Amino acid sequence: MPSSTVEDYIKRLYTEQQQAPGELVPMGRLADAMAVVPGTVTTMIKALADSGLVEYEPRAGVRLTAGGERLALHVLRRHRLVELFLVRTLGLDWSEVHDEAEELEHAISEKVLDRIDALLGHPTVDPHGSPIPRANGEVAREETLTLAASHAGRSYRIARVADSESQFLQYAERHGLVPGAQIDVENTDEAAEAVSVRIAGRGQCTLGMSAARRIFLASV
Amino acid sequence: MPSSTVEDYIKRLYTEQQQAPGELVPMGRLADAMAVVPGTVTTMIKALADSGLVEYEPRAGVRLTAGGERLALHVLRRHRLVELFLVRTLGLDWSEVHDEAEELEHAISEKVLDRIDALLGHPTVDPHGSPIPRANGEVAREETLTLAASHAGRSYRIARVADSESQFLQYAERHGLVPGAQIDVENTDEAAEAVSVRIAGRGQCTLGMSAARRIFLASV
DNA sequence: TCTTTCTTTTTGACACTTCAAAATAACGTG
DNA sequence: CACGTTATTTTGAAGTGTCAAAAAGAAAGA
Ligand SMILES: [Mn+2]
Ligand SMILES: [Mn+2]
Ligand SMILES: [Mn+2]
Ligand SMILES: [Mn+2]
Repeated sequence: MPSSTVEDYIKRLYTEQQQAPGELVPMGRLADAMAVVPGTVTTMIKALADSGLVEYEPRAGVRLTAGGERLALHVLRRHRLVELFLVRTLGLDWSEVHDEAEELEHAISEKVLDRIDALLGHPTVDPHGSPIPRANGEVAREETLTLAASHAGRSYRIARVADSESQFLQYAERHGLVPGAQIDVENTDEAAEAVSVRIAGRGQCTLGMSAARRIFLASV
Repeated sequence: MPSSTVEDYIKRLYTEQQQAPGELVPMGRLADAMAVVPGTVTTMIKALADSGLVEYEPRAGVRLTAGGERLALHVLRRHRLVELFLVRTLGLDWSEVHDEAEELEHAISEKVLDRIDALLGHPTVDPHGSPIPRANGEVAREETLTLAASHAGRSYRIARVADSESQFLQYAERHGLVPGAQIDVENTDEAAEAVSVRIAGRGQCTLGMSAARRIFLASV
């Protein structure tokens, strides 16, 4: 069975790959994402290539094989179901469940996972709006763009909020920047690196670009 | 933070120590209990002694320090609360929760543990009848003897059933050999290595001595 | 007491995951 | 195209947890 370290590398590779579909993920990017030095990634990726989870092209980058993608989706399913379980059943805040799930995702058996899935009524999205992969590996894909790349004057629905910054999630919740919320982008100020939005039924607020990159929007 | 390996050694040391209170646990016994070779235990125990969790007397054995016992009780609390949670909230069978808890006990944060504790109404015993240590380290202790050491003709209450043999737990449940059950010991046949019991409201059954050692009885 | 047996410790090795620092390859700019 | 910059790989080392096999110590019999 894959170690939790391997599961985390594979999962991260999957999400990095989503950012630029089809392309190889450069080693340095994965190193940043995993918070290790580049040499560590080289070592790890060679091992993952030997076990058939990734295709490695030296000095170019790495991508998941079909088997690697299957594993990534299984881990992601565990992670996201656990997050939703922690919010719904144990009443934790959406800002604190990511770190918990990062550990629990490696300790949960298939049996327990199935029970959680049933208890929650076979949910399709986690508390941050990310789709929960099905047991058979299917995932709902939705066209999204980040708030940072949105167009002033248009309306959107918040599809998903990046889940790894606890502080930001607390801020987002206070302002109603949650999945499902309708927003109007009032103006994006390139020079000031800021975006102003009006949130339906709530107030108005202005975010810096780096925060705006954490909010993912779908049309209408 | 202690690794899960360390937590398992400390927990095991605690339960071995309960078997013969006050005495040192010999290295070989711990090696058997942890299913590793004796040399591995020597190495590990030296490291644990360096970190102040155990007192090690070379060629004599090992015992927990106060700090080690505190850690053991914390791990045991996590283990047993998780077991009860899996049975009560997720509906798993008592015969399958031990192995699950053996992993989950290392992945659960204090916060999640507290929520589980509250959800279950601050329970005091796990599904197998073992006491759940309180967060402050208190544990209910009860005088018990094993069914193997019981006296023919007397009546007892089942206090606890050893939880690590799934097969046996399924058998025990089928026959009503569960914590709280009243039993009469009909006769213990030394030669045949067998004990016959009558279970209140259920039938009668005969167990071999090694099985009888897995059932713990309290008076009346 | 001497010898055999059992337990424990030591030694050397390996798998895994990581880092720091040096070496190398590729890239882009002039 | 040469040069400097940046990305990647290599090398050597460390920490953790494990095993196999040899060595040492303690216990038990003869
Ligand atoms: Mn998450
Ligand atoms: Mn993780
Ligand atoms: Mn148990
Ligand atoms: Mn464990």
